[in-house]
Amino acid sequence: MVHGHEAPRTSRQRILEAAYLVIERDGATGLTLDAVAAEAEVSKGGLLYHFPSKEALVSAMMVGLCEAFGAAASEAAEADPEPVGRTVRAYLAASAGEVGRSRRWLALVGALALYPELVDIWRADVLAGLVADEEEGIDPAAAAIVRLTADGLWLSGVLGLSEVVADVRPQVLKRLEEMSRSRS
Amino acid sequence: MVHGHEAPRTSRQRILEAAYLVIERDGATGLTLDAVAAEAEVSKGGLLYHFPSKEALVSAMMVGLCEAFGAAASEAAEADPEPVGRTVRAYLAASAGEVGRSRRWLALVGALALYPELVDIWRADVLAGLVADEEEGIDPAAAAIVRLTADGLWLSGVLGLSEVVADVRPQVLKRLEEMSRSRS
DNA sequence: ACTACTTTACCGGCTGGACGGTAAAGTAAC
DNA sequence: GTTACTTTACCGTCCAGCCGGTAAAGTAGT
Repeated sequence: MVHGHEAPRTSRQRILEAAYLVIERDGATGLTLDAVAAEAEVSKGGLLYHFPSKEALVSAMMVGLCEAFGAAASEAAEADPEPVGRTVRAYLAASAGEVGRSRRWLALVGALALYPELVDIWRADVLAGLVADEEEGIDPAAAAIVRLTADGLWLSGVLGLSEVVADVRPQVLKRLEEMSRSRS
Repeated sequence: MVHGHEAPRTSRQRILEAAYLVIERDGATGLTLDAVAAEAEVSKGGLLYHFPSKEALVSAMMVGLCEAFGAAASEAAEADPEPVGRTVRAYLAASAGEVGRSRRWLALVGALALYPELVDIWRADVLAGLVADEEEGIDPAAAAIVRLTADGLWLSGVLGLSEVVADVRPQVLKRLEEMSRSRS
């Protein structure tokens, strides 16, 4: 970490980043082992050394994105002084923020069609959020609506419908904020 | 058309139905021309006579689903005595109803990854809904939240996360109903 | 410090199967 | 005999995963 210290990126990291790049650029169907290997400047054999199958690669991508989302949410939660509904608001913030709007999701959802089991990674996170809500004593229905609306917003972004709802977006966000403060 | 009148289903219809069946059963990746042809008991050439490409087939599936959704929504709208927010409520009802929860969507979204342009079919419907809202004088933010939450609910179903939110579902629906009655 | 062996990391050609699509021939109704 | 529909047979491409090989970096016994 002294100066000049190039990222000592491992091959594995390089490959993962290349995979994100490829899927953003070429879509889910463009995500082939050859393409990723080329982008990462590794041979296909090398790629398969680090990720024994395509599914393993996609799984790692999924985990990576979920972690990034979780990190963004945690950050938002820590910065929030009000305990009630802190977790939902963090979820909302993360969804509305950079990670939530990343183009990476779009294609990755497409890739999910290939390996439906990978939704479980997601499911676990959703579950954890609901548990947190309950502990915070927030009105469960309100919390659910906030989360679901955030998901809907996310979806509209993924499907490229976000311009359609762009006008009301700020107001929606404000309303959800308010709802997140209602106790049960 | 006398009695006993089996569906005089055209080959085209048979093929479309077979396609839905296959995609429900085998997922987006299982939707191959061969599989659909086999299921419809037509030869592959026969299939391609009616749908000149796979994209044409998927497009027809998309249109069919959107029409079914639209029909369900229209029905709900007509049965609704209160004019304000009628369209949003219809949207909500359709989403929460049979068509909205159909497993067909699941895989079809996956197939969208193959032909991203097909989202436009969708987009048109979304736009039409927003226009209707405006004419009804409903609070736009409330309307948006209702719609987006419905989408979130739909998404949770598609991703198989619906059991997770099953408990709050009725309450959420009730709240949304209420919101749909707020004037602008 | 030299040798023998193992592990880690990586290369790249190959293959076998799947899949979208084509084309020509056949059938039957009108 | 022409139109509408259907079949059979085939082609070309793409791609995941496999596999034989290599080279450098440990590890350890002597």
